Amino acid sequence: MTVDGRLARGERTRTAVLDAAVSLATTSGLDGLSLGHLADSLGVSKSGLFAHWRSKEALQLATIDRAVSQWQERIIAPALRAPRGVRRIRALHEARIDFYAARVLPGGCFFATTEFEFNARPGAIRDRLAEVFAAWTAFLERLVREAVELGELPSDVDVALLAYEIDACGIAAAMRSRLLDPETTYRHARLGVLGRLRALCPDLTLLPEGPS
Amino acid sequence: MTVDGRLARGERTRTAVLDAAVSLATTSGLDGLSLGHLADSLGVSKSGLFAHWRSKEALQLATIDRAVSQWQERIIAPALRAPRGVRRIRALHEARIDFYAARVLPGGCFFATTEFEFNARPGAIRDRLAEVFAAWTAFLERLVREAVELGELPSDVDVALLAYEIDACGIAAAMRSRLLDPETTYRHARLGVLGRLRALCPDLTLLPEGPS
DNA sequence: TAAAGAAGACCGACCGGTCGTACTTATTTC
DNA sequence: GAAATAAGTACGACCGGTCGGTCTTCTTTA
Repeated sequence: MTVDGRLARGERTRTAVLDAAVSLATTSGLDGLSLGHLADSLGVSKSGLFAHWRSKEALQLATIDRAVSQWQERIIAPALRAPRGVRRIRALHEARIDFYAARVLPGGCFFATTEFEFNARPGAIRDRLAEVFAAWTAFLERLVREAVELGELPSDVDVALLAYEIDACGIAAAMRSRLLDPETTYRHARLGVLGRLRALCPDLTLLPEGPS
Repeated sequence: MTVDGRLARGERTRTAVLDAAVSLATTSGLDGLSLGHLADSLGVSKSGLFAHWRSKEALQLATIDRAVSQWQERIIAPALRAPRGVRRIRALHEARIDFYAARVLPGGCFFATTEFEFNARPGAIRDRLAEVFAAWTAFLERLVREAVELGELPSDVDVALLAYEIDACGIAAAMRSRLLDPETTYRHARLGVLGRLRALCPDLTLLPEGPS
């Protein structure tokens, strides 16, 4: 964005390219992503992509950043509208499962797909993914810690462990929903976190059962 | 195997190829796996591979089956030596985390990597992976059901949900351990399942804390 | 008319796959 | 028992196609 709010030259184009790249990468992988196919899907020429990014790797890194923006808009922002504490934790998880269930991306989850693709391949992409994952984990743990500080969760709860368990339910949902029955998977993912929170939270009125 | 126990002609070779393919696929992906690199890593010629498998896809399917065999030998068989019930469930999960922690495969988990790679790509490979995943889920649920029937878990426990939560802890470990701190990840994965079982099992002597 | 950007031909590298050929091994035949 | 046969295995050379990336050309627009 420029200071007056208009899009910088070509920024609209870049965003459109990156949105398509995020979507395609969930099925073909970020590395299997073909620049020719990407250009064709947008009706532009392949060489034109190199006017915006100097190499495929530069485009891949920009694609990760774009996926982060989408994640913040679609999952984090809605959750932050819920009140702090266990309700916000649940809202975050529900928004995540809703995102998977809405089939926004054909491959389900950009980060899960990409992180498994690159977790054993040293390089700039892996490093960037590790940063993103670390930030996501820290955010989850912050939400859990806030719930503890509000007294909605016991003070002796293992913050990092609970955050791990919540994230695990989401990761598993991303994987299973494309190979096994999706509805059952989403139900398990939602009930897993809800049950975990209800087992720990003294005030069950904060966590009604059924659809959130 | 032939009737007298000797390996059939070339079966040793095939197994060696598939073992290398399983390992390489955890870093490059099952699709990104290059037959040229695979052949080079074994000191054989690429064209020789086509004497054993008619196409790359046939080799990929055989690679999946080989990974299943490894999984049965390394994770399922040891767990079946533990007594039925919650101890067997825990033993299975511990064997899985041990397998990841031992860095047997450079990419951590063949199935997690491959399932995320193919979960949005219709075809024979995706179908085979779905079968394997369904069988694994059924096995996990069977172990949970056995624990219920033995009275080690309450009769009103949601078998499928508990199996989901256990598997989720394992899946998340495979992903996080290559991007975040491995030791912390493995500890969370182990404690997550242990805590889940201890919260449900009336007889805590079956589930001692600390290293199993 | 000058500057800019997109288009598309083109490059070397690598991909999966084929082919003809030579070597190895087990079975058959004399 | 030796020779001949047949099948299985491995090899290097090579094919068409696709990849990421470059470069020249052409169109557009101010």
